[in-house]
Amino acid sequence: MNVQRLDRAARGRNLSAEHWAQAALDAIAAGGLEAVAVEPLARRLGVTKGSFYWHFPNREALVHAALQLWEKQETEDAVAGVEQEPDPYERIVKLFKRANASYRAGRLYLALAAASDDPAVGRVVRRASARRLDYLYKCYCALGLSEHDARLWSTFAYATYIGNQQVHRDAPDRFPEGAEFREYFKLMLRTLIPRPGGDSAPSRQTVAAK
Amino acid sequence: MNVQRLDRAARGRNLSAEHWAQAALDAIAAGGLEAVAVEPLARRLGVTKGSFYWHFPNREALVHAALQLWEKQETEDAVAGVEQEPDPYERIVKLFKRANASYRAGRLYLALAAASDDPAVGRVVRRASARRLDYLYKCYCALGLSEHDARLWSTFAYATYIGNQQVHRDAPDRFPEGAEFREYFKLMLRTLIPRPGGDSAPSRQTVAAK
DNA sequence: TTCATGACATACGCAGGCGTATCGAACGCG
DNA sequence: CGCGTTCGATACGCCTGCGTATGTCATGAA
Repeated sequence: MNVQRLDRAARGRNLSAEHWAQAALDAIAAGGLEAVAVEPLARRLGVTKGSFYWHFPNREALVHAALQLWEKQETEDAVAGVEQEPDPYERIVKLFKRANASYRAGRLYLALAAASDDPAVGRVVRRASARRLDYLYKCYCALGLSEHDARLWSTFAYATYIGNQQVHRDAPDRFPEGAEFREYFKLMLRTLIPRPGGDSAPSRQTVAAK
Repeated sequence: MNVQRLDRAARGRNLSAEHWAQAALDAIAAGGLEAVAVEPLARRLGVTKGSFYWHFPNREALVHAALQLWEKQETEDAVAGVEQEPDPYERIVKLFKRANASYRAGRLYLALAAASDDPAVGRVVRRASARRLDYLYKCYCALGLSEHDARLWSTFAYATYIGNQQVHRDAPDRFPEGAEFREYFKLMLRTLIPRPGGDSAPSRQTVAAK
């Protein structure tokens, strides 16, 4: 519902720089940074390089634009529907929900992160990671944790958050689905969010076998 | 102790196929699968393509050899020093320790996983992930969890395990170090390994086996 | 010594991607 | 209507990597 297919001749008759940037993001999600190649992208958009080099001075500029677009979209829908949630517990829950909602977004992040040897990409990935971590950190602080504990727990939660996307991609058949996923999800929430009133050790209630 | 620098003229005077495979793994760890390119690798090894095409029919064969080598090394040092540990709790602890021990191994996995669009790579990555997950799953079963709970907890733990490597790479400055890391580590263990007894009590060997 | 083979080096053709240069068509407007 | 700006097509040269074909040189068996 978000990513409109902006193929050739979609918007009026001419492409804009943002069309190219969006296509670049699609390419990254599908094939990594190396897939951001001018001529293949042009073919995919139904135009030729001539068009590209009118909008951008070179490939690097496209990558740059794509990264900017990504960062914008990232922060936009990170804020959307979370910022106005007053309860810090629910805020974290929503963040986790969002994390597992969009498979594509996860792939995109992973692909970008994999390309963070590229200095430009690395900077953006580090910035984005830092922002997410900081936000989570604040949520944990708001839960009543000390700064120190909040730092540990937020890092922990974020690692799990990222790791889930990774596992989902690398071992899709092993990743829980449907009802089991919902249970898995609840387990994570129970475990990763020390609720006000409890301490750092979550309750342990392992139910009996099937 | 394992990866010897096998640059040119290291082993006697001639290279072997395994030299090439090891160099390919290094290249993957450093620059992703795309970095496995014949001519650059040859330069790095101080030879020319002529050598390469004597040992391998084509690039794909090199990638294949590298993947095999990786899988071998993976399973070898996964088994090493863990298999003979009788206490399942300690087994999991050791797995986690190992995970955070070798930064290079983590990078290698992440780089391979990022390239799992390539069918050959994908197969290997999925196999490796599945093996690790299954092993963790068995450890959790040995802890006394039901099969169902063991599945949830092992997936959870593995996601965190992978996620840590990712965070360590993508937000190195935010990842805990030194004393803080040791605390972080203990928090993860405490949280991710439901122990049958209390918390601070030493080991409680529930199951012998093995 | 001869010579076959192992382990390379050298030289080539080819494909694909980058970037440039030039050309053309559709407006927008005065 | 004329004309510049916008947007894109075509055609070119360059580089890098793949793969092949062939040359070369040391060495160990005959």
